[in-house]
Amino acid sequence: MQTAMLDNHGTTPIQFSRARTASTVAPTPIRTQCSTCHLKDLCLPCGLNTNDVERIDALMFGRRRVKMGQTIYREGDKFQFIYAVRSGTFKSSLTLKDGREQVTGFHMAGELMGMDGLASGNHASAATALEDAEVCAIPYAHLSDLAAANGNMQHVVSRLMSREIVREHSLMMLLGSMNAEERLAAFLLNISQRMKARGYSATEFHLRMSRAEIGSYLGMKLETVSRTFSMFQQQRLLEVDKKHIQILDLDGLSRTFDTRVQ
Amino acid sequence: MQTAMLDNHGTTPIQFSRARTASTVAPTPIRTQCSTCHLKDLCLPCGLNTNDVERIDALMFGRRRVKMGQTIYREGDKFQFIYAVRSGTFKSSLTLKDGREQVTGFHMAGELMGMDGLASGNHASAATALEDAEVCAIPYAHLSDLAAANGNMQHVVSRLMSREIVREHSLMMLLGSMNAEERLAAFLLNISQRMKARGYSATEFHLRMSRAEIGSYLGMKLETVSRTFSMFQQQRLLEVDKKHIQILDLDGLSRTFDTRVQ
DNA sequence: CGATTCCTTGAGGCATCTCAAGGCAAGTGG
DNA sequence: CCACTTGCCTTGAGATGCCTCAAGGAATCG
Repeated sequence: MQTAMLDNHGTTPIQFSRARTASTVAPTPIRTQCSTCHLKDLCLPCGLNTNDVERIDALMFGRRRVKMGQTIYREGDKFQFIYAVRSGTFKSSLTLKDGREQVTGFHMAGELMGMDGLASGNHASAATALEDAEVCAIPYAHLSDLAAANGNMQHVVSRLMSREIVREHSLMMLLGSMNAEERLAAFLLNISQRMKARGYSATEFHLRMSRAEIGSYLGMKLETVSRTFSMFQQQRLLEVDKKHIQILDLDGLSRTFDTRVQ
Repeated sequence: MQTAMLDNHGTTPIQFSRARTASTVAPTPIRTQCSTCHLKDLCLPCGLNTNDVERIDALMFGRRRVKMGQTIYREGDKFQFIYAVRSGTFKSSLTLKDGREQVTGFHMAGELMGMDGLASGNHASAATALEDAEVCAIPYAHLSDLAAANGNMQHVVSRLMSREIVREHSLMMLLGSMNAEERLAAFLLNISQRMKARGYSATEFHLRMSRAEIGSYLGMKLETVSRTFSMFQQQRLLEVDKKHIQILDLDGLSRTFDTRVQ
């Protein structure tokens, strides 16, 4: 109880702690170099100079292939790695007592996952591949050593974590003060931005997640997600064909929620 | 645009960026030592050994008095300090375009605030005192230097940030999948735990925030908060007198939302 | 081909919001 | 000391947005 209390001092509203089975995927011995990676401007090395990136290269990250539906870690798993998405899409989720899941995030190429595990030494969420994917497994202990020896490096890691905090702030705002329409618009515009940042079209893309997963993430039922998609289509804001989305009116979509968000 | 995109790569759903006026309070020249602080087991020094705490002492944090209603930083303010609450209670909030606020957290003695500013170099939220209060202003640059020289220290900082991420995960779950009753129960139990960790009664306390602020935090209207309080009172779970709360049945209150959260 | 999964759409219900009125406590000014 | 204002809370009544339940279509798979 005492330790639980100490663990909780950081303003955690609800406490999750529970052991689960070990990781589902075995590491494969492929090694990765950040310096030659095409994602280096989006991923961990972003903001580092050539010297620092070389230092990261020396860590020789393992790379793992992950099949669709597989998890790279689950709630309760020991925290050892931070994972960078090389290809594919992931979801982060928590499992509720009644078996339902709460999706807390989606992750695309160049994005990092697993930083929630640092707090207690165990992952607080699970990460599941929404399509066949590949990740770099960054051993946190090594990264930490590197950061200890290099202020620049440490700053990058801290900034990445802070970014995660800011991201969750905005999601909180979305869940706390927007209606279904605004939520879906915000979601689609966010995906759009991230696709664009990765060199894909900002107005036409394939969603990797199901209506139920979108709904869980946005705090609404899958039927409401579906209906809202249909509504946007009627308003000529979108063209929707199952998971294939075409944004017809980016500005119009923005206006849907612009009035709420500063 | 390019930099905005880079800034966004960390999966930020919605982008807030905007400059605001400078900080409202002037630093007073009182200096603080962690080693003699009664909050040291809850606050920044938690988990550090005597040596490390002495190193923190050498930073000589400034201390600031903050009057009720004053902010220590606002959205857009330059990020320079992390703040530790010495006494009093704070809220963190974002401001929506239409002027309404979204409360993203409450902070009690020993808790840290302001880590969201690291991501972009500017604070993404505002911190407002809910009663007369006192904070320690921890210069992030100095802390960062210290961490660079000391792996132990760095780990503590990272863990604090991770904790913030986990905290927001649970709040997200709350907002995404609980009803009014469950939300308020979870909120009260969390306050209860935090009061207890600070040596106060876990079953009787004074709320520093208004119904509207609770509502904003929990994603419901103030009237619904009020009605739910009344309901809990009728069920003999609580005794409510304005902001004075007495929990009559802790277990019963837990059962209200236990079925949902694993 | 049936089984399965995912999506769409409709109809009705309910939880929460909105709007409105009133109470209480603290502060202010005459 | 009292009248008045102000802020905050409570409660009611009606409206509504989203959920629940249900049925059916389309795509995928063994």
